[in-house]
Amino acid sequence: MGDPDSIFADDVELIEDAEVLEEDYTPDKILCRNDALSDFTDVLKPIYKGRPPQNAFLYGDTGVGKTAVTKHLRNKLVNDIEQKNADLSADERVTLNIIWINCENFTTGDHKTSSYQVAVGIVNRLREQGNRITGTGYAPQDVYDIMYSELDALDGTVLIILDEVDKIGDDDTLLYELPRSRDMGYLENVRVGVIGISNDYTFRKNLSPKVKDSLCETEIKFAPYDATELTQILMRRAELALYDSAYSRGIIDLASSLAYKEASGSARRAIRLLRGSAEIAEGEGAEQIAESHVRKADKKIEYGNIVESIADQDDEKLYILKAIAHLDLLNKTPARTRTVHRAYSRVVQGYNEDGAKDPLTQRGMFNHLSKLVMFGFVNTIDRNKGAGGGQWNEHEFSDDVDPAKVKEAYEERGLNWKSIKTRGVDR
DNA sequence: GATCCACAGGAAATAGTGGCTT
DNA sequence: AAGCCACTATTTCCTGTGGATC
Repeated sequence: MGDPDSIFADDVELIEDAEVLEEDYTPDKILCRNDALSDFTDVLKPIYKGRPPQNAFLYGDTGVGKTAVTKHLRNKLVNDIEQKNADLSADERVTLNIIWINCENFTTGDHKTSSYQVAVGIVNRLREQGNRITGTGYAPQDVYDIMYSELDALDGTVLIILDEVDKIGDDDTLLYELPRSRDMGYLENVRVGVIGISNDYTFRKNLSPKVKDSLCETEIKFAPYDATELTQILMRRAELALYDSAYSRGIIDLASSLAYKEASGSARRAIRLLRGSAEIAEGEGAEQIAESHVRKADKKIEYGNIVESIADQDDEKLYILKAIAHLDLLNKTPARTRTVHRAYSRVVQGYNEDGAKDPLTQRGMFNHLSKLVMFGFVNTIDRNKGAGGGQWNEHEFSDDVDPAKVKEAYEERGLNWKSIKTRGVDR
């Protein structure tokens, strides 16, 4: 197979069609989501018939098919309308515009997305390149006005899909306005339907009643997949993506049950696991994926997830983690808060030699440290030696975290891993 | 059972930020 | 540009805590 001298070529190839295992692959057949599919179809049906669209709110944990189902039905809907239009005269045709916005992409800095930013996003989606508007500088009402005039320039039905709507934050102006824009007289020519997708259950609760009324006209709930369903999904993907000889029922079952247990029924995780297993097996030159490959892939994914969630933390917390990593390597953990604070101060000074930023006080650092404990990165142990020593906390990495992972997280964030001076840290 | 250590962690004060209005 | 308001991050201050020790 291929050039024997190549360092990239594997001896065997198990993956026949890698695309099927990609994150954004949309299966042509959605499995195990019949309830959601039929509910959702009912929501979209009016569009097909050229009637006013409905609004809907989809919610469920990550990796349980919200986006997949939506994409699938979107494609179907567009296709079916094309078919239908072919048989109709020009004035009977149904026009449908779909705007898919992932609200997460409109975060300014590390701040939340706002209704405002999403409105800007909608405008820019409709405008040609070069005619885009900037994300700042307009009065909010102006932006909404621009948005409405752009929308109204379209024809027929506009379906606005807001993926990850929870990222929009507390300001739900847009969610309030869009669904009722026509009633309020902002739009003349088009009918707007809004589909909100969210994996944050609390988001729905916190919406103002007005928004809940209109946006959550129909709610479609996505439950986590159970192990059997995951098996079905994986079997299907494996059939499409892998050579027949590359996998067995056993490893599919294993992958399903691992994903079910550790990722609370996320198909995304299960598929990622299958793909990882195949890649590891290929790398080892195995003819078939074995249990050990699946377990290795699982470890690797878990590892990657932890590194990623460490890298997501803000600077202060990363400094603290580095400080603990340092103490850990010196076998000085668990360490009391003041020890951690000294190490932390040195870390901060190391990264801000120009004095651009002073370390936080112990009290200030302690707040971040508590968050790290809450997130499960750090364990805190209570100590109390009474009158002979008093009461204090000691901190160490939890089982999930170790210095190597923190270091990797630093690399992922593009921070270099400076060594810190030992002097004075240990007393 | 009173004492007392050494800190945890609550509360208020303060500084800093960003958007909006005038 | 300046003032205002809301909100967040951090510091300062201080009281409360639990159990070993006497």
